[in-house]
Amino acid sequence: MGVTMDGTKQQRRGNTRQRIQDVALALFAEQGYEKTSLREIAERLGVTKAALYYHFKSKEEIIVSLFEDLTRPLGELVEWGRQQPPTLETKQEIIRRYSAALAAAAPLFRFMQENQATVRELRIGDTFRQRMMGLRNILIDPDARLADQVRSVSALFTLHAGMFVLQDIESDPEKRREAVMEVAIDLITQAHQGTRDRD
Amino acid sequence: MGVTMDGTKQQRRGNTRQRIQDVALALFAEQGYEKTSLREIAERLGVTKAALYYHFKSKEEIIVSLFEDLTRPLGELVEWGRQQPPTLETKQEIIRRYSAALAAAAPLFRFMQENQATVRELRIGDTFRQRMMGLRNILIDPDARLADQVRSVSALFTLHAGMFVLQDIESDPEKRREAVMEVAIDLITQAHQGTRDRD
Amino acid sequence: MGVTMDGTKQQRRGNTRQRIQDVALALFAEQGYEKTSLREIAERLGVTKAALYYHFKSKEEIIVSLFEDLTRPLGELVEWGRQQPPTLETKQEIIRRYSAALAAAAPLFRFMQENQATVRELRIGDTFRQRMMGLRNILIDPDARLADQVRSVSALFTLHAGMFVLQDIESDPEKRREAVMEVAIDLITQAHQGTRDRD
Amino acid sequence: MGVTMDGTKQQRRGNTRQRIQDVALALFAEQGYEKTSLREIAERLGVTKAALYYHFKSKEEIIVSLFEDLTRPLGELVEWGRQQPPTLETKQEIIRRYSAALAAAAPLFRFMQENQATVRELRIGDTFRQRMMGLRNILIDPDARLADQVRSVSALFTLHAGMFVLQDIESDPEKRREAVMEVAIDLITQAHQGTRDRD
DNA sequence: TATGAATGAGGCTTCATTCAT
DNA sequence: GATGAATGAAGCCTCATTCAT
Repeated sequence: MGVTMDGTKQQRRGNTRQRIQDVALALFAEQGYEKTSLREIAERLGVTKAALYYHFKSKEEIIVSLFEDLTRPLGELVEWGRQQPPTLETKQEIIRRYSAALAAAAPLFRFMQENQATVRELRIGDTFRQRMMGLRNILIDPDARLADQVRSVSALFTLHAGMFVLQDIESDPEKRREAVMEVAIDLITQAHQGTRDRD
Repeated sequence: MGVTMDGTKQQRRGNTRQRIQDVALALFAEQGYEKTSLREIAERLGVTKAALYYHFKSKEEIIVSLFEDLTRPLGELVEWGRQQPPTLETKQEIIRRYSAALAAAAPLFRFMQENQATVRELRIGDTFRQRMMGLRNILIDPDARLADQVRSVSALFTLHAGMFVLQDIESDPEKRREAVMEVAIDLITQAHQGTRDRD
Repeated sequence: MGVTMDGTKQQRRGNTRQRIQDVALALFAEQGYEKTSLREIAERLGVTKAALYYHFKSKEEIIVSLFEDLTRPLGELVEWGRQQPPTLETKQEIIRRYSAALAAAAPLFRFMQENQATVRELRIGDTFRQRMMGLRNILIDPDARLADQVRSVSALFTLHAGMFVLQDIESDPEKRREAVMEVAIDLITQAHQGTRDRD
Repeated sequence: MGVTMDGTKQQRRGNTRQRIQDVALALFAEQGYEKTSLREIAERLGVTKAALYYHFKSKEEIIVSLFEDLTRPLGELVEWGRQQPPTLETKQEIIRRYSAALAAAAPLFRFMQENQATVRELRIGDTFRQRMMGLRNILIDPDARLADQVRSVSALFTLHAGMFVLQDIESDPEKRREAVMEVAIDLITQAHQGTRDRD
């Protein structure tokens, strides 16, 4: 990511657009969208602000492009989930895949988590929310007890917590991931079982 | 100017400071801290920007004051928790009280949840994080299995989710609160039991 | 206009708004609207750009305010004209008063004449055009021969020409004004007579 | 890119230069010179900005070239006029020919009329002004009464008015042209007669 | 208790132009 | 005959802040 391949003075081939995205995401995630200025991004890249505008029409377009690129797996996951039978196995698999997607696009998710106020006003907000709700609808049985519905959502939230606030509880990321998965799977299972029990 | 003609609209009895805080919190929660300008706050109040500076030394001080006022219950909760024995009952009571604190200062918590990037850079960030960690340390048994530690944190997160993302799952706030509590209490209980089981 | 009353260091009382308008009009007339930057205006006044924004919401508002202030006499003229009987005397009086209005707001009219492309896109454009058409409708008899209608419009245009392109034909402004008036009055009279003749 | 697939849309036979001029003139006339950007011109043509620079050294050169191409007839008219005797017939013929020139290069004249502020700063300004003054000098008898000199100039202005502001008075362009010509010829004749009368 | 007037820094964006390919 | 990539200058505007009154 953003790593120079030959180590020399940053080859400016066709990769500037990519480099802008990388740097922007890093800064957005670190400081927030509004506090990150285009000047900062440009300076970090050793380019002029105007160069950014050759590649993106506006500041918002930078973040939208990031979002579109990095969020696709989530869309595909929803798509996939919709076509599966609503079994416990499916739900567990969704949790697993979602966790993987989260890990793969960690900086973006961190950004979205920490800048919800911003995201809400950007036109991305809606798309993202829709996808999350798609996911939720697959996990949740609308006839289930309310508490079990909460459990399903909680499973997702637990994964998020695992990415962003549990770093000081256990430093080994692998162990952390395992523990988090255990809880999430447990929650989704209880939610599913609860539903069954009533039958 | 400033003269009360009818006594209706102007209750300014020296409560301007309070009114500033109210309006500011509403706007911060709605649009985020950076996107809310002092001009906006002043306009909403029918005052001049300069007036804000009579009551607060800076923009940051406004939010810090809000934070200090609204977050005190959380501090007291931690204080209280520290003096209790680490029983299951204590933990459950903490969950209950935290939920109440959350409800009482909903806009502020919403703000903090949605503007983490900002909060992190403000000097409040630390205080808040410390309190949250205080809470966590009371709930968590450091010798517990990692998954059980995750469960404890998850309980807190579930309460948050209950405030902010479960509104479309069930519109009756009272039912929602009950269901959320059930899950959170359940999680904390499992976490505690898991710990005991190993003994 | 913009003249300091006491000669000392520009007294900054409540006249800054006025001074901005003066300087802006001068520059707009001299260089055109687009080529005049706010920086230039501010520098000429010994103020910051930001100060301009304390008095006007945008660059466009500066010109709109100028337009509104300076164009009022024209509106009143149209109003007056509408209430007079459509006699030759009325029309001649309109020509005379229009000429006076032109002289009184010469820089603005010069600006509008030389920046029509700009004016068209500003929201002022319409108002101005409407007033000019109001004037024309008073001068023109819709049943008159086309050539006589043209004469009426030509009378107005002659007045404009008198202000802006005849300066090198005769340097004494008073004589110039007289000659221009003679031709304009002559044109409007012919137009009126032509109409009568057909009766 | 640039490959003609069907031969329809692309007649690029080295006529790009011409196409640039056409588009530029259209845009300059519509929006003004300063408000028209090279990006806009390029986009409208389906070319890159850089392509414009292959054909013209600068933005100014585009307009200068337009001016030079389209204004030549005016130069020739002045040339021709200078060699004629200063009779009434000559003057009338000049009015006629000028009207024709105006019609032939309407967009350019419209542009010049509506962007005088810009034109003045471009180096074209002088040339154009000189030509107009040449024309005027042919029409005007320096010994004539001032009012008659004004009449001569007014005749030219009437032609301009005919092109640009009389469109709503009479929609049939042919009738309009006739009426305008009548008035202009009339004015120039009066101017000439006035001069003679004094003899 | 507040306002009116202003500032300095910095934000996003657009422009004409250049140059290697 | 034209493009892709970039630059430097400048534009308009907004913000938090100050201070005399």
